[in-house]
Amino acid sequence: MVSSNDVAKLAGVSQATVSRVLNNSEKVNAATTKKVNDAIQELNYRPNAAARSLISRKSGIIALMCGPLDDPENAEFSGKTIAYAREKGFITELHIQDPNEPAAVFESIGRSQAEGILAGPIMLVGAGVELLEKSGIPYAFCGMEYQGNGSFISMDNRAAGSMAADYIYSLNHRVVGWLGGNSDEPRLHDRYTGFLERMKQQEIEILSATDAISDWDPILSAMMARKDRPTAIVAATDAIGAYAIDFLIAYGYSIPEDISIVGIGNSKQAAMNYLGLTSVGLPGETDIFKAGVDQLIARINGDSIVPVPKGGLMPELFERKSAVAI
Amino acid sequence: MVSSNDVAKLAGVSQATVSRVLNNSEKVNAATTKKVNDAIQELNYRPNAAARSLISRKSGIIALMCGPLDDPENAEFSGKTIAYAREKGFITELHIQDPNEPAAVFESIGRSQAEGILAGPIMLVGAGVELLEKSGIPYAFCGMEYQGNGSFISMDNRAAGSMAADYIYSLNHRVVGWLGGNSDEPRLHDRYTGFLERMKQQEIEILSATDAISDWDPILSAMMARKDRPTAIVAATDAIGAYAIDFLIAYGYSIPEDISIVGIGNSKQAAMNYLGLTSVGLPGETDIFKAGVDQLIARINGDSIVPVPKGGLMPELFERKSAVAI
DNA sequence: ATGAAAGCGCTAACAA
DNA sequence: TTGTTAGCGCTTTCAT
Repeated sequence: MVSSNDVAKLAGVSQATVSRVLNNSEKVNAATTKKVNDAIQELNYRPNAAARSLISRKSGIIALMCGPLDDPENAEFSGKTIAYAREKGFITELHIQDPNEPAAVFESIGRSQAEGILAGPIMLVGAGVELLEKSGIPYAFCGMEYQGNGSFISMDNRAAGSMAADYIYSLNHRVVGWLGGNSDEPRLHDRYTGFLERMKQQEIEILSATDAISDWDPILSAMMARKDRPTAIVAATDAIGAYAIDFLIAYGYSIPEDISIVGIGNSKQAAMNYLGLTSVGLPGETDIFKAGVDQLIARINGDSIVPVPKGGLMPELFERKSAVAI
Repeated sequence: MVSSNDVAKLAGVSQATVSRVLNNSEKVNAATTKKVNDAIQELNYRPNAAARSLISRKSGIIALMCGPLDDPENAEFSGKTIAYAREKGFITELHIQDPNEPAAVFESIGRSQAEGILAGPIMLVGAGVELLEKSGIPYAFCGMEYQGNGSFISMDNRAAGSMAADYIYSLNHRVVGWLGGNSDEPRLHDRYTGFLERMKQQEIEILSATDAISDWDPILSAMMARKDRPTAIVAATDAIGAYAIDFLIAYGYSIPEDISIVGIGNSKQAAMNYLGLTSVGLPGETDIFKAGVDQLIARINGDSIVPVPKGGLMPELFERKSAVAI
């Protein structure tokens, strides 16, 4: 490996001068600068990032924790977050949480050289948050309401659940299924809570499945096998909603003629005409990820904390074609 | 920041011993080990990753270059690659290429502390590959056939294009649109080449759009505005195909009654029943990403290069419901 | 404007 | 088994 020392020798200057040129700091003689740059060129020298961050205590890396990317909502969130972080000068390590082993992601993150950790849509499981805390690395939550030391910025997930419930009720559905809302994932749990609360008020019959599962087939089978099968299903995420539609079509149902489906999240996917998934969520242009990244960077820099909206952003209903009145 | 020196002092041992305990190498006295671990616990000490990698010349990080995650094919690829890399002991930095500024990703990657670079589905633009080469960091291509120093592992994209062409021809379509296939992205360019070659043989009228654009609306409008509008459209990726379907539905068309659509890639998305996109690609369980990661790790370790299948893996046709004969 | 030297936190000889 | 010491490649005083 070629070091700044090699460059210095070739350029006939001291190693410190090479460093100065690299950081184009201070006033270095133009002639010297040229000599050094020529040597850098010739040797194809690249500064060693590890040595730099050993001194500066800055790696230029943040870690993003996120659920599986086959959920378009997660993919969209990650993509936007990574792009925005890059704008802000950070490279992003992506740590994807395996739903079958949700604790693992918290462990690997401790070894990270990241300057900060952004906890996106993930399951908060076991000693996970404690590990985050103990890592000593600044962190922030984004997309869920976690009441800890990390800040958070989020949609009001509970309100979203309630709105889905109200909508389905207004469409005269009285036997309703619910999919998702695993209690380890605060975002989804809050959605379920809001939904349940409102439905209970109306004394609607609810068939809920809130387990942390990746395979919804048996759940959907069980729901649809009943004599009083649901006339509508509300899903904790659009991805689950889309999956339900996929499944139901395979089983011969027509959507929404045979059964109505409502998602939560208002992802891009939901808005596609071939899916047309009615969904409760924030308008597409809402930049939750920006607030998250800004918040995290503020924490990294030890700035006074940027205030976040209390209680989360209020979602809206986006009516498309997957749900109708009966 | 608490260092191994602080731990050593508290434990009443030398700093080297702390290091030994950390790497649970050599034989350290059980009693000493306990003292050290207690001190680590008490101070909540975490080893400094930068210092470690300064010595070991290993960061435990690989960089993955990939196209935008709102293409489900990219999201799927990234997710699987990251998971597999983690299995192999590597954390992944995700570098997403902005289609509007495709060169940027090659520059930022040079500064990376990554031990290796995996070039996934991206546009090879300008001096990009040269920069890769000059970075001195081992790299490998994955998902496209680039004939350089980096190895590659891929589907036979050219064959995929040809197969799509043959299929559409066998369905009696004689005015056919093509979407995508930007020449900067070898993967897509090869698909286009294969398609064009076969179509030209048949003297079919082709309306092609191969620009590097993110907005297909004007292209689709222009195609469908013609008096002899195409009866079928082949898309260079499933994501583009899905977008075309979305657009066409919005314009009042029924798929496949009014127009047939065929994608390439056979992504999970294509297989969803609500989309049902006929596509040419590898079976879903094909693990291209594994070969890519394995290849890269071999290069990192300087192992003798693992051989890759020549000419790429042969794709298959997955007939679903978006294309019919006329 | 430039060089010499200290040291970031750690690992890995080499001693003891 | 443990301590001492020498760097890894760089930034940053402090001299010159």
